[in-house]
Amino acid sequence: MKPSINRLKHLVRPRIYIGKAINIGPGKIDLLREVDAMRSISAAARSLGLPYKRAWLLIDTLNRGFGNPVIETAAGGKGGGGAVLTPLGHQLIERYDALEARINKSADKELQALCNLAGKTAD
Amino acid sequence: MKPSINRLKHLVRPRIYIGKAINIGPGKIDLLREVDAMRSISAAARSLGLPYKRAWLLIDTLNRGFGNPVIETAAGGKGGGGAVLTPLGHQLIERYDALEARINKSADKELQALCNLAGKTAD
DNA sequence: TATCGTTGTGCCTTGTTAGACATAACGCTG
DNA sequence: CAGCGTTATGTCTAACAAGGCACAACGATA
Repeated sequence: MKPSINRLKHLVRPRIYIGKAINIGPGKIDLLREVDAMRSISAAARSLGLPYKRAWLLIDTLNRGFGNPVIETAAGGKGGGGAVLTPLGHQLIERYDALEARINKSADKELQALCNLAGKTAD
Repeated sequence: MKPSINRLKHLVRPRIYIGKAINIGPGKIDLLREVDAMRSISAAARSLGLPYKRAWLLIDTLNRGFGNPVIETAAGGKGGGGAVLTPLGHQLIERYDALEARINKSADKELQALCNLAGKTAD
């Protein structure tokens, strides 16, 4: 089996609002990543434990938000069909990861201060 | 009149999860800020256009999450009563602002890239 | 051609959330 | 002491989101 997804945990998983049509958060990004690994929407949904319909809806939202498709799908054929990320989809993941990494790196100090205020450890 | 609230717009308004009892986002912070300016929960709620009950609930969630009160309230008395931020409340705002500023400053480049992907301007 | 596992939709039910409304307690003020 | 504007709380309902189920279309494969 493929190692699928294995990433380090971040404290901050940003949600970005662009205009009023697009909002990108950890859920959609994780889903894209899983689709990329599985080459299938339904397989990705199963893997993430969410219903196919919801997965499809999330992706459809992205497609319509950007005006261009984030994944390309095929119904029927080998294995019943499948889904592949478009270049836009790959770039989206890439950019989000870069943003997330930079945020977590630079925000670490203030984050710790916030946790101290709460008297708890973040998990 | 007091200048109330007048802050520069940030693209990223982070929501931080600390443990499982605390989650802090732009809504609660803005509310705290308004309570601080108005010295009243109900006035702050009116100003932000949300029902009193919701405002109170948000604050109560913070109070219980932190184990210590974020604001101090008084029912009855001059003007019917009022609410004042505790030192913890002030620190919370301060820390959140610092985090937000740092995030937005350091993430600007990736953010622009994301907006370019969308072919839109963030607003 | 029958089968299979996908994608893509629709419908209905349920669960959660948000809001409206009502009301009590409180303590200055006139 | 009556009035006022708060804080604080309960209840009820409407709106919305989530999930479940069903099913058609598709195209390689056997």
